[in-house]
Amino acid sequence: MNGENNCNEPCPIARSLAFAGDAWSLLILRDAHAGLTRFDQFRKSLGIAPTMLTRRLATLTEEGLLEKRRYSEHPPREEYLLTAAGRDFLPVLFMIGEWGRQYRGGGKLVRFFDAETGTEIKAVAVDEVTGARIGTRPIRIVTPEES
Amino acid sequence: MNGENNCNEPCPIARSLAFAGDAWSLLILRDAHAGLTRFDQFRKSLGIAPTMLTRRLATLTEEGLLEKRRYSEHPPREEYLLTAAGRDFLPVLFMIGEWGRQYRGGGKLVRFFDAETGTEIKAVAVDEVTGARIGTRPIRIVTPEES
DNA sequence: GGTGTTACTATCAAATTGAAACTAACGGTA
DNA sequence: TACCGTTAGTTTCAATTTGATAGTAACACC
Repeated sequence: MNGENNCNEPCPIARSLAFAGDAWSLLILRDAHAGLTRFDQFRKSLGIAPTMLTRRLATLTEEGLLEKRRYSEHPPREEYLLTAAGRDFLPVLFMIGEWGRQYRGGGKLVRFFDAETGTEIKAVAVDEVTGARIGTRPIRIVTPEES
Repeated sequence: MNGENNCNEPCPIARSLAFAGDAWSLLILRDAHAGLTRFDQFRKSLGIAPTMLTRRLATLTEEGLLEKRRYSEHPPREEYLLTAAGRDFLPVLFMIGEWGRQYRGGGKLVRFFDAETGTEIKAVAVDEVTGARIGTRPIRIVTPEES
């Protein structure tokens, strides 16, 4: 598509898609949330070609979702850690997962539990103001005037 | 990537990405939620090449997020409507939008309001069981045993 | 008969992706 | 010293996908 272009659009969804509109990036973020940090961990987990992985990690780093940290000077080795922006992407991943569970749910599935209560997590999106679930009420879309 | 392959993976995120792991599909779904139904509406809204649009609409239809409906016999004309699965994708779009608003939020942005209360919608993902916001508590991931 | 609308398909160059092999910089072992 | 293994990539190149442009089919309207 066109990453730079999207960032000037008024739609916040389009802006996010400048980098997240590709499956590899989302899977890398998923694995990063699962605790992976290193090149070869991602490569083995995803079965991704190293060229792709190099590029995706670079993009995610440039976009501020991951940060590179040197964990060894000799030999020089880097690992990739989630930034605050990267961590805040978790709700998106969970909602994507919920949809997948509901509509592509056959067979064995990974499951997520609240480590404190032990209950299985069921992610839902709500409007923080009204408390209503997203999609249960009519929405009014307001587009900014052209300047 | 590889759509078919992902559908056998145990991760519900990976399964969703079999079709949603591409920016055009998500933007088409966004526009469908905004009320667009016809080929040329999508084409003009997105500036997408017709070849791409044909393919993406076909995939989304096959995957069960859109359905084709004939709205004119002479000449034969089809429109694309959201299915239940397509409508249930709205929370994903909202969470993507929230992230974009937070981290790519400069300049003019489209805004969403609750049509009943008139308040601006702020989408957050919560665990329906505990009520806690996703990302605020430790998570335990349980992978199914290999069969 | 001519123009406009809608929903495409055809063609083809350019960009992206994926697979495989290779490299650099070490550390450990024999 | 020679050799192997690990990690984080790069190089190369074929195959696929994409994007832009033009064309088509089936009408409606004037």
